[in-house]
Amino acid sequence: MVDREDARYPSNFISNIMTADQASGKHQGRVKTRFPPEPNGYLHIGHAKAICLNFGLASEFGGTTNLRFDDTNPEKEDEHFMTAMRRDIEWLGFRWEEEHNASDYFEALHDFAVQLIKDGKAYVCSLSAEEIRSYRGTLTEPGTDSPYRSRSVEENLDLFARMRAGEFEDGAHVLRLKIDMASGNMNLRDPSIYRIRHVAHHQTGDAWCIYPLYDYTHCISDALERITHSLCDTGFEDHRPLYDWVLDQLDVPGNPQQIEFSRLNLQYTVTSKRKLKQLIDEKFVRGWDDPRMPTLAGMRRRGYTPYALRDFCRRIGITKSDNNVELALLESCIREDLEASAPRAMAVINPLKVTLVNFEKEQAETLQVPNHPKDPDMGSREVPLTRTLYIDQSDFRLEANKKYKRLVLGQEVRLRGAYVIRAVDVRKDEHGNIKEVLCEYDPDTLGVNPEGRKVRGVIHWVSAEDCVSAEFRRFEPLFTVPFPDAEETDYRDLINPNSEQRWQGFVERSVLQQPRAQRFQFEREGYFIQDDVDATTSGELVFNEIVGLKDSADKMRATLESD
RNA sequence: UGGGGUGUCGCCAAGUUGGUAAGGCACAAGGUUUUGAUCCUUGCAUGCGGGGGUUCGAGUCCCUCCACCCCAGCCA
Repeated sequence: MVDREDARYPSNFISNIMTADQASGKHQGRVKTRFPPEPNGYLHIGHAKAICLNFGLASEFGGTTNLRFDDTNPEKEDEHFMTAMRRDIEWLGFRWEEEHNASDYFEALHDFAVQLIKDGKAYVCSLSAEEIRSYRGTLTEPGTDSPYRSRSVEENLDLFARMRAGEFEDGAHVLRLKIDMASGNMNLRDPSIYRIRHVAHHQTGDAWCIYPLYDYTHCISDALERITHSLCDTGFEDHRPLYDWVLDQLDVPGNPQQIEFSRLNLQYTVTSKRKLKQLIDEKFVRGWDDPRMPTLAGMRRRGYTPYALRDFCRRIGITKSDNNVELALLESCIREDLEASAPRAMAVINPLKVTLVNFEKEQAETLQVPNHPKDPDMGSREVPLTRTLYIDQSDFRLEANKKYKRLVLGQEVRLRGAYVIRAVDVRKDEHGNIKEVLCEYDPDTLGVNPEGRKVRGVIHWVSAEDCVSAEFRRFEPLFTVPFPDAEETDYRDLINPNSEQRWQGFVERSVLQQPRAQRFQFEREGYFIQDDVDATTSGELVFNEIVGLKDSADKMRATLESD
């Protein structure tokens, strides 16, 4: 792959804030961000937007970024996801300054909670979950103070200590902040900040049986790490007053600012962890790294490049408005990268046998074919030409109008990198299906166009006598509608049954001389990469189509059918 | 009269103190081409959710209306 330097983010409202902050000397001119995933699933394209933003902007402003696993809910989390996330972030091309877990702060968080209790700003509430809900009121009606809201500091301290000591059952008590049960902002109606959970934590083992909640943990973690700009999605907009409230009560270093931007919505895909997991559990796909998944692991296996993904994240921009990005933009990014960096090769995905009747059996010729049409530095390769070949079935017709630029019975076409051939006859099977095309080649047309004749076009091919058989997997979106989440129908009923298509064909032998991870453009077909899982087990080559060539041929076919 | 947000071309999105609507994707039309790819050229918002107002001048200021999104986890 060509090594390219990333462009800067176009100006956006967050970079504008950072510019202004540095100008005014806020945070002493520092910029420090963090990427805080919860280790309960795999990172996906939506996370890529946040990763690129956090790491990209920090770097542009001379700052750094921390990786922080937001692991305050041991019931849903697992160390395995941390490993996968580190790998995905590194693959995307980013390096974090410090790695932390929110659980690293459990002791500090506990001490801050004790301080809040002493200050009369937190209390132990013994209402049940259902009771708390009903006391909370509704969106339009204020809540009611919990009967435990006026417990004494001493009693709260004692109860909280016993909560930590494991004296109570799960759910018996919670620690709550004392803010305002009548607030229009539900988040300020005495939010819970600690709950009792007698479960082991993947990092702290059984050291704790009380675990802090997100709103309380996140702002303090940010402050402890001296984060300056804490970026999150717009779903947390009305949590900001709580974020600020907590920090205002405590004597913590730094004063991080939470800034919200809208999450990515990509057409034809879902990104909720619940749904992605369901797709796997219910066998719609083969795993987190299935090439059709919008996970970074899936896109990596599919062959997407880190550069293309970063470019995509930059091109979609950063705002607070709802968006629905078209797949075409993502595809444009990957094509642009691969157009320049992928060596060309030929592969026949849906083979049709061709025999060059005037090509002697022992004549086998070795042609020298450039690896890139406009980059001589990519060199050339040897491609064998023999009496029998394969071309794609869609590249031959018994008859066709002049718009069809491929092989037609009785007419000429050029074999890419080789000679001009003329179809003189066909052989059919008992069902009348064409199983072989007999052609004559013109020995005077290697590297030169014939005199006085106009050849229809150029088609790709592969020697039938010297090639490698391979499976080709082509993909369509996982869903049949652009907004699977917005439909009335369950999204699982909107799954595209043709999301993966497998073809048995042939590829030129030269690909075997390239690294396993080499991305190719199979001319006139698309960009492909070897699947890094299946090929090794079956012994046969398996190629995943990364993205097809931009194809005005689709529309061409339509016009051809019409006349 | 719950709170918080957002509305600029089909999609994404620039638009600092009001000065006369960037760019990308998509699309269309030409040109080049031994990939119907790439590349090159050109086109694509008298208009900035609607309606008022202020102003010499408003996407940018004021008023008002409309639409859409988020919030009632002891999830994050």
